[in-house]
Amino acid sequence: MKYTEVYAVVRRIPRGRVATYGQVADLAGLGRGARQVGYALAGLSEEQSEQVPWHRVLNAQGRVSPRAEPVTEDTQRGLLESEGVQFDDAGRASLERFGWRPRAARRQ
DNA sequence: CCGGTGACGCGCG
DNA sequence: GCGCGCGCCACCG
Repeated sequence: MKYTEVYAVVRRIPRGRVATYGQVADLAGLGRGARQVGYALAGLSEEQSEQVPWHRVLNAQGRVSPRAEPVTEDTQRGLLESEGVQFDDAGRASLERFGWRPRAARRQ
């Protein structure tokens, strides 16, 4: 696969926490390649999905990013809620409360 | 090569 | 706090 680094970063996101596309891009060394992160996750096969917690990645506003197929958005939100992440009336999760804050020094 | 297209982000008003 | 416009960047026809 092509985006190994991206998947490696996403695998580090703990259950019940979320990261943003920009954050993942940065940690994966893609700089301002936030869009590439979305592209990488969109290309995950079903098998890979079981090993990469793609649902823990939200946009900078703490919202599930809109897709071509809206049903997958519900799936993502459902998975997050099942692990404790809460969404407000506007469909936003507080990055303040649920955002993943890895420590650079200890790499997590 | 060129232009269109995203699971994006940020600065402005 | 919100929408909008624009910048970004890999992909694809």
